Amino acid sequence: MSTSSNAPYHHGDLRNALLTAALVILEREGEAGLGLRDLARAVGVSPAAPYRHFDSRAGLLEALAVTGFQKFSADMRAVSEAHPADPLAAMGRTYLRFALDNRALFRLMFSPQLKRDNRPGLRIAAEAAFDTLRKVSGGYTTAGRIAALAAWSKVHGLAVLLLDEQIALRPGETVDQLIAQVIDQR
Amino acid sequence: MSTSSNAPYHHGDLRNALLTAALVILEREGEAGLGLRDLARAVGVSPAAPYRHFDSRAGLLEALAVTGFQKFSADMRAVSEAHPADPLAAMGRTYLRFALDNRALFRLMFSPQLKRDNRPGLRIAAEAAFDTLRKVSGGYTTAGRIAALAAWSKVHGLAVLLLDEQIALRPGETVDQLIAQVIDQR
DNA sequence: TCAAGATGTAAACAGTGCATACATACAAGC
DNA sequence: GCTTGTATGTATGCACTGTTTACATCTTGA
Repeated sequence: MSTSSNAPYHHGDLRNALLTAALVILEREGEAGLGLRDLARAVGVSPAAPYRHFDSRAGLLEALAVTGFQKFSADMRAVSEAHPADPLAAMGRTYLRFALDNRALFRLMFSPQLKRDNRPGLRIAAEAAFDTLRKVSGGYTTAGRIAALAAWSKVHGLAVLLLDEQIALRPGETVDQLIAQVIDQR
Repeated sequence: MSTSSNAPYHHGDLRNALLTAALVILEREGEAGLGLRDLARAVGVSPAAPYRHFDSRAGLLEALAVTGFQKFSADMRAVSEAHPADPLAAMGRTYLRFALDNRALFRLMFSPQLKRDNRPGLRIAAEAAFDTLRKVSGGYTTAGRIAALAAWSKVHGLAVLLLDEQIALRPGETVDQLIAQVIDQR
């Protein structure tokens, strides 16, 4: 008896099931709360099963971060093409929205532990994402580079401070209003 | 026989010994590499001894972060009084220097896990530090608040990006040169 | 002096990441 | 259509962690 039309392998495809379940746990419990045993239990497989698809816990986190960078990269490219006149402000808003919509994933993408054992896949995905960023913000002339770094710093810093809930909203103020104001501040 | 002039208790005073040893391990191995057993071994006590001074590993991390905020707060207050004319730029440089000189501690101070179980001591220390920041940057009028948030975001973002080694220096360029240029960018 | 309290120890428990040896089920070749 | 190879998942055990409990030891103050 087949439980569904396409259930090809033992599980179906684990790996994807693991990744999506891991994303849920990650956003709910934070990176420290994402254990391989809990993850395996959530998907309904044995504790050792994930090791058929990821060489270690770090490997799983890397795969998560890579998917994050791919989505981030796609978002940034799309918005830069949609606003060819002045891409910077639109990209800033998209940057912030991505961070707020994928809080734990965003933090994971910039996690220093993942950089420590520098895995090639992560490095490639990250550089690809930031290259589109640098290209659009004209960061190749000396003067443009500083301006680009300042803009990037402001956007990234606002993202981190908002994620860490270090910035208090005023009564009735929405996050997007605040973001727009800070980004437009020159 | 006394090993020193003042060796009052069993150990001397553990707690301080633990904190300073923890700081060393923290900066060398990162937060994940700071284990209670290693720490106890480094100081020469039993694995359970730290629990007489910190209720848990999180309690130890909190104490570390609190000392960080106190030093940070003192640095910021000092520099703001030394440069009463235009404190903003000087504070920005001090902010960056603190982050670069206390990399792992700075990250710990903003660690989301520590905020999660919101311990009162940490909350108080953090708010005290940021209050001096907000006061100086005139963040209480509506217009001034946005400008202050933008400046803070830029400085904090630059710090995080530098810590994560996401910004490449040009040949011969020093970090301080880069910092000064980005901060002066308006 | 001596009892009380603070400080450190020993041992054990639950939970983790991870490695090894084994079981199973699909896919392809005869 | 059966067998064989290989990808996938399991069972089990190891080393390590944070944490707790019961016990030992030292310091202090009445």
